[in-house]
Amino acid sequence: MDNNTLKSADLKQTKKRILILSVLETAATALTAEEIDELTSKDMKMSISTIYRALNALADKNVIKKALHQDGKTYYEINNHTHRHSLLCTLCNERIPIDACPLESLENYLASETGYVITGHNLEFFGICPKCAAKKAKTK
Amino acid sequence: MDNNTLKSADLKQTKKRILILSVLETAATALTAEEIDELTSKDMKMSISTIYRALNALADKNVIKKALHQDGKTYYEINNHTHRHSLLCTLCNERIPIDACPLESLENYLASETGYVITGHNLEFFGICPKCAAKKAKTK
DNA sequence: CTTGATGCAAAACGTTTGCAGACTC
DNA sequence: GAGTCTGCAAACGTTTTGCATCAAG
Repeated sequence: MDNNTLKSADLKQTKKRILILSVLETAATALTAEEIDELTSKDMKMSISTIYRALNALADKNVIKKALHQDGKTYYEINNHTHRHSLLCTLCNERIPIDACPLESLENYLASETGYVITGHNLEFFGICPKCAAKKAKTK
Repeated sequence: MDNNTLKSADLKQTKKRILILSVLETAATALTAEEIDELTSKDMKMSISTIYRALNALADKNVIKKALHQDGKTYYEINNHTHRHSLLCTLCNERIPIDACPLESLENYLASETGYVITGHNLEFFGICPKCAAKKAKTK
C-alpha cells in the first residue's frame, strides 16, 4: 500500500481516509459511497458525509475517478491512469470489468474534427447475464 | 408528425403527450424534463410530474430513450433506433452530437466472451470546447 | 362507464453543506 | 496552535408517488 498517496495529494493523512483508500485499492470494481461505508464499517465507524467528502477531495486531486452510472449512483475507483469500463446486468446488477477500450482513436478523430480538447469519456454496456437469461427463460 | 405513435404504444392520445412528443421530435439533442417543461409551457401549462410520467411511459414502450448523464440529469430523446452519442464541454456545457459509434464489434466480442446478451450501451465524451479553451487562456 | 391521465403536495433518493468540536501536522 | 477534518442534522436538486379529480376510449 502506498503510504504517501494522501501526503502527495496535499491531504491530511487521517485513519479514515487511509481506510477508504485501502478499500478502493483492493476493490475489483468501482464502488459507491454506500458500498464503501459497508466495507469500512467493520474496521471503523464513520459518517457518510465524511466518506463523501473524502471521496470528493480525492477525486479533485485525481487520486480516484468519479463517475455517475445509470443506476443513479456515483461510483469511485482508484485512478490507475488506465482505462476500464464495465458490463452491467440490468436484472441482477452483476458488474464485470472490461479492459478493452476502442475509443482512443475516436477521441483523436473527434479532437481534430471539433477542436475540442478531449479530457475523458464515460462508457457502460448493458445486458443480461447468462444466469438471469436462464432464470427468465424458466419463468416464461 | 406521426399521429399514431402514442396509439401504437398502447398509450392514450392526450394533448399533453402529443405536445411532449412533438417537442422531442423537433429537438436537435436530448432534453431534460425541465427543458421540455420550458419548451412546452408556451403552448400548454402542465405539471412537471405529468412530464415525468409521460416520459417514463414513452421510455418503457421504447418510443424514446432515457439516459442519465454526468450532470446528474436524465435526458430524453426520440428513439430512432440509430446510434448517437455526444461530446460535452465541461465548462460551458455545449453539447455536440457524434454519429460514429465503434462499439458494435466490441459488443459482439463481449457477448461471446461473457455469455451476456448485450442490450445497449451508454457513451459520453468530455472535453473543453475551443471557445472555452480560448477564454481560459486569456484569464491565465 | 371504465380505465388510464393529470395536478398537487409530499416523499424519496443520493449527495452536499453549515456549524461546532476534534484531530493532524 | 493553525488549519484541516469530522459528525450531525438539515438542505439540496431531481425524480417518484399517493390520492383525488378529470378526460379518453
